[in-house]
Amino acid sequence: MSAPSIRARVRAEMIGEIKAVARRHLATDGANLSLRAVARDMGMVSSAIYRYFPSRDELLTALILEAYDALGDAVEAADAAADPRDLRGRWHAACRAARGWALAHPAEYALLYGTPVPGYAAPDDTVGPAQRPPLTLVGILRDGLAAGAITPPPAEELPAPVRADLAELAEAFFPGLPEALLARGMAGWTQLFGLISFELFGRINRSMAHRDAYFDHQIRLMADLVGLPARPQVPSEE
Amino acid sequence: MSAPSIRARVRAEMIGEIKAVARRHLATDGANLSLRAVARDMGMVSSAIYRYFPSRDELLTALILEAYDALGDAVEAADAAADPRDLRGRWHAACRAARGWALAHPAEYALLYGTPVPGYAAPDDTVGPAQRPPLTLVGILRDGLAAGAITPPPAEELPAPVRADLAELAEAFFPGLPEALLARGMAGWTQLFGLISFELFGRINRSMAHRDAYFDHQIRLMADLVGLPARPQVPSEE
DNA sequence: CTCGCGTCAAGAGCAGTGCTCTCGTTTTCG
DNA sequence: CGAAAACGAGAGCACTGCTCTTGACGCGAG
Repeated sequence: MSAPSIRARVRAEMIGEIKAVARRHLATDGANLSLRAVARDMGMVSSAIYRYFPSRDELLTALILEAYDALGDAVEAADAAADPRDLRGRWHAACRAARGWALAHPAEYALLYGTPVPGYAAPDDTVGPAQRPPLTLVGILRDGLAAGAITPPPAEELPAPVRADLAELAEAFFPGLPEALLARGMAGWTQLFGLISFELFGRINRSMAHRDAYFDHQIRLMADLVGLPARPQVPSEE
Repeated sequence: MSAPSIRARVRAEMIGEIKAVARRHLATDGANLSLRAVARDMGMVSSAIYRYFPSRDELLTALILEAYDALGDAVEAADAAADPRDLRGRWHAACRAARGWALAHPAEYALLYGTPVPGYAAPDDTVGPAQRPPLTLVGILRDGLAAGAITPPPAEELPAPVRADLAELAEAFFPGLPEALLARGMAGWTQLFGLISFELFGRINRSMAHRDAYFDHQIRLMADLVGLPARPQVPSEE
């Protein structure tokens, strides 16, 4: 006997279908998701949606959560698929995975990293999934440090208050990680986000024809900055 | 005799006041600007606004243009106020000016660099003002190169197609600038945008208490990456 | 000075939005 | 089996951008 009743199962299916239709609308119509349009597409009346989601914002939150997880999955999977000792390979794979997901799901990426919706406040359960991509990047640095392939930058380059903030952050996620290395990891994450956003929001399209290669080059620059060693084999690939 | 008639003058004043009220609404209510609310604030009826702006998007475009120019002014003025030979000083001043303007006008910054409005396509007359901040940053690099303070990175580090794109770009704005140096300037600009966006869109607030110092440090890292020489005097300031 | 053109603000109206409430119907569970 | 919960539909509210019409006003030409 299935513990969830028939009603609970059809309810779960409804929630899933609403999210699917909403995601489709998001992809075509942009960020201004219309509850009524979603309801229409499902042959329902708008008020019926409220049986499943208490408000439009809650629907958006559900989509945001799923998007964070999808992006996190993509980045972590790309990192895990690479040779663990090939730090640059992992770095590039993770960054490319993030860009690839963003290009494949531009509307959802905009939902995550675009302008915050005016009245909308991200609930606390989004912060965990949101941290997965940067944690993946910094994790590569931690592994490199543990393997002796990365020499940590001197902590003296950090102003004291920044160092304190970073120490607290490192304590929570990567105990023992040098603060200056964490700062560089965050620089890499910031750059990755900026690159993807520029490309997706159309600030680079006019001037750059070969965007894949441009992205790779910029990621390479950041890999240099964070101190990743050169790859043992030939660096050229696709 | 004033060439513009009384009617033309009051019309110009009306346009200015509408923009001012709209900017105020933008600052308080976020990106979803309501034409009717603006009209209400001016004691007018919504349809009257259409005498001055053919649509809401046109009003937004006007605000965007002004915002681009304000940001460009701030960045260029900060660069111009610094000692021309103090490359790092200019770099930091320009970056700080961009961040300062963004923090002072978050809604307008979001309008410029946030999610593009779904139906909205940026008209061509926005691309010029939009390029002023990055051109300022790259201009600092060009001056450093001319003064012999910056050694250009080897062009071989660039993939051929990227180099071609960058060469075309450099030809248009900084003839003779090495492509690899331009790429680093764009990296700096991307990082600056990413830093400001992260801070403004609330992705850094939870973990970073001293945001001014954090920003300065990250900007310093990028100044290292682009190859700016160390400052002659003591680097601490403020 | 006057007439007519062009500009202006106002109002009604249309189609759309998020959301609430009520009303029968259906399913679930004690 | 009957009470309770969940469900879909519909009406309605306040709001949005935008269009069209109407009447009043300024302004320059005759």
